[in-house]
Amino acid sequence: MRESDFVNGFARGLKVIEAFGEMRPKLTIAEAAKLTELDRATVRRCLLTLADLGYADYDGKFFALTPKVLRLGHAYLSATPLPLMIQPYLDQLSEKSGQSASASVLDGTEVVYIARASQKRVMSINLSPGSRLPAYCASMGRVLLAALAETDARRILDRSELKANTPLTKTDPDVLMDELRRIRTDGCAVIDQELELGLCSIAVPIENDRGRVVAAINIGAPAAHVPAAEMIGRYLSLLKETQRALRLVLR
Amino acid sequence: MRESDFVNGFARGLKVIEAFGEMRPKLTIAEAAKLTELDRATVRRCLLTLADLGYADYDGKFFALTPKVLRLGHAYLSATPLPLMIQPYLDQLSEKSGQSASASVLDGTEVVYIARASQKRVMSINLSPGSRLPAYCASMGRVLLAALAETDARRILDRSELKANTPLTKTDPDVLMDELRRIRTDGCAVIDQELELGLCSIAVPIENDRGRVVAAINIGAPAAHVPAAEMIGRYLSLLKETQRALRLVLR
DNA sequence: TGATATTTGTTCGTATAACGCACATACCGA
DNA sequence: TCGGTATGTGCGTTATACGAACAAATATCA
Repeated sequence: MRESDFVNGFARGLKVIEAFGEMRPKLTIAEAAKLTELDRATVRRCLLTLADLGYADYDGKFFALTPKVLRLGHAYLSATPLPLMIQPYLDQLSEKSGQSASASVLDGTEVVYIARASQKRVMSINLSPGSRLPAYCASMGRVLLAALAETDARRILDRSELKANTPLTKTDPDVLMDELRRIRTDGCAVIDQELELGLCSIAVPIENDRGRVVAAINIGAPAAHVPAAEMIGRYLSLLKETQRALRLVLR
Repeated sequence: MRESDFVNGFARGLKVIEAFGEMRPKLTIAEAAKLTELDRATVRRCLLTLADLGYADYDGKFFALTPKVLRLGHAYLSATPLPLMIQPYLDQLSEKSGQSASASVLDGTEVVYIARASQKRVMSINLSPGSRLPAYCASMGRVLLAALAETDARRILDRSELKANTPLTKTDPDVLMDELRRIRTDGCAVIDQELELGLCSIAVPIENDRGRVVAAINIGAPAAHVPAAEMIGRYLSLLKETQRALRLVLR
């Protein structure tokens, strides 16, 4: 692409939007400028533009995003049939298993939740469409990485910040690559408290009718209820069933 | 705001993103140009910028948004504590009522879902955070409109496309304004199949500790299971209970 | 089928608008 | 009162949007 086909003003503006989030509901111009590493004047123009378009509120000091920005993300969710197609299957899965079920796709080194059927519990996991988790230590992430060519998967692992969220987290790239090979053989990935202590999950890939992996689905359960060793026995057949059903309806 | 404080390139780019959605997963440059009413050359630069930043894919003909755009909407969801605070209460509400529970805020003439606890049913309603419904015919929309000054509410109704989704939909602005006054008195809004045949719902406003209405929550039920006349008797006390609990925790 | 419209994608020169620096002003806590 | 920090503004430089023109693909019709 020629450099002249790039609209800097647009790219900068998107960066400004992403500066929000992560418990940063309100930003001043200077704060946003620091976070985005853009010039204050530029950030100010972008924020005022957002405010003028109704994507942000401005009280003279702080800027805060408005619900209108959800339209941007929703443009993807509603434009992509995948989340809507998968949702009813997740609902079934959640009901039959009595646990939370989710679907996600890979975006860089992270998995992005595109649909979710959560279980009503006292302990509820705070994940919703749009939530992100590092791929290397999430069950769906492992499955999605395993679906890639070895070199591509390795490249993503090398780009990832492989930190040990718990004492059980696998952080050695070579160990992880071995794990991916095992997943390709078994057709499923099991995570035993690698992301968070007390949380286990099992995931399988979702293929469309041409056999291309388009997403992953998983079932998550508290380790106190379901030990990792039992995840396969309890849930794999349910997941495989859903996998087969979806392969027939996804084009 | 001075005109020079507006970044056209950014505003146009956002418009291009919003051109997707509504079952338009892939757009050509010309299609996007028509939808946005922008010059083809401008749209092309915006789309190439999106592709370059990873927000879109380009196969030489069609552009499609990638999951990365969810980060934009998620910036709002994760930056605003409201959805996360409300979620567990919705889960409880859904469990106790055996029906779907949702929370939303007003954005222009529409309500935007910010959290949801859906019931696993054969008939599942396809709404998720980011989904939008016209305010005038949704229970949460009525409640949120009722919380505004009369003139503001009226202005929004006048801007709304008041169409009859079903034979039961109220479309007369004056009738709707009367309804809003009734809602202010009763403290809740009941919708009897005004949005979709077979769907009833009841909503109450959610106030923070200073008494400002910051959102609305509702319970939706199939009319076949729960006639509209029974909605109040069955669910109002549950909703009021949640309303009281949230008023204490929302700042 | 071949010829002709019509639509779509791309390139290019130029008027114009955004950028970022520097300075001026306002705000806040010590 | 005085630094330190944040916001607002003017201006020269630089980059972008515009519109037209061209090329390529697609549709229309004899």
